Amino acid sequence: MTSHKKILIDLFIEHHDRFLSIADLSALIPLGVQIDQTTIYRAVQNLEKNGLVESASTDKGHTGYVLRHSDHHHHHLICTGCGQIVSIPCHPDLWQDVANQYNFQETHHKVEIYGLCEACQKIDKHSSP
Amino acid sequence: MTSHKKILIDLFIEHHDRFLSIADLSALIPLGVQIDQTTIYRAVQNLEKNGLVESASTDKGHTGYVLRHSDHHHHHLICTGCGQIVSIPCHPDLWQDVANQYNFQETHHKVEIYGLCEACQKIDKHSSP
DNA sequence: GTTTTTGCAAAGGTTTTGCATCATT
DNA sequence: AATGATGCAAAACCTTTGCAAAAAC
Repeated sequence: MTSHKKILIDLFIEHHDRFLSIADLSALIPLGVQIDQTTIYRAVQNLEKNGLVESASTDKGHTGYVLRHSDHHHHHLICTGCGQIVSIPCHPDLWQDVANQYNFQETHHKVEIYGLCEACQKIDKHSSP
Repeated sequence: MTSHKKILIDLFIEHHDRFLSIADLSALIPLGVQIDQTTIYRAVQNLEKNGLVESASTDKGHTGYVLRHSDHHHHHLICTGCGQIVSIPCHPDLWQDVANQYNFQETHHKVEIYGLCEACQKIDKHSSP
């Protein structure tokens, strides 16, 4: 465990409710500390390999990373207003059933739901004409 | 409609059951014909804009394109063995309900199911010890 | 003849790699 | 000393853009 890696983990903990891109991480590094972009890439790959963070491709195809809080497979609700993400449980049977209907044997799946969280719905209403 | 664009559309029709990347398209262009990579990018963007093809990010985060056969929103079953894709209907209520449980207002979602098609399951069994 | 498409070259952005240096054990 | 982490530079990739030539209408 190096100090740089610790800084990155702290960033993930602090922002455990959003996807952080490499650029995000780079921008969030505290003043006075310099971490090379290459180092961030390597550290994040390392964290992902060790299961501390998980990756997902965001709305526009960019890659984001977020702290893994659970060993259980789950999906994400992503607020397109504020970027907040909420983990939601997965119901594996559902996907297996769907796949079986087409004679497929399901191995894994990707599910992401985008929308507006409660707070952003209100903001949205206020800004509407 | 130009001859180059026609060639690309023909490729999409011929391989309507797989995701084609830009590189795939480039490789599939008939012998004797040369189409610049830039042209492929631009043509595919054009086809997507006009709703003839749709894009999706594959298993490993790469972008693939496939012919759009339906105006209805749907999802994909993707065989990790042979690459075959099968479109499956979407049940929008399901996602809205899930989102509502967390006080989210669903706007859109991404669902992709990976597995083995019937044929590849058999191959898989044969090759197993 | 006007508009659109094409190829080429170049640039932009993101991610990876090689290598020498530095830190940690 | 040995291993792993870091910074720097460069490369590899993928995608986009500018511009002049070619093709389509």
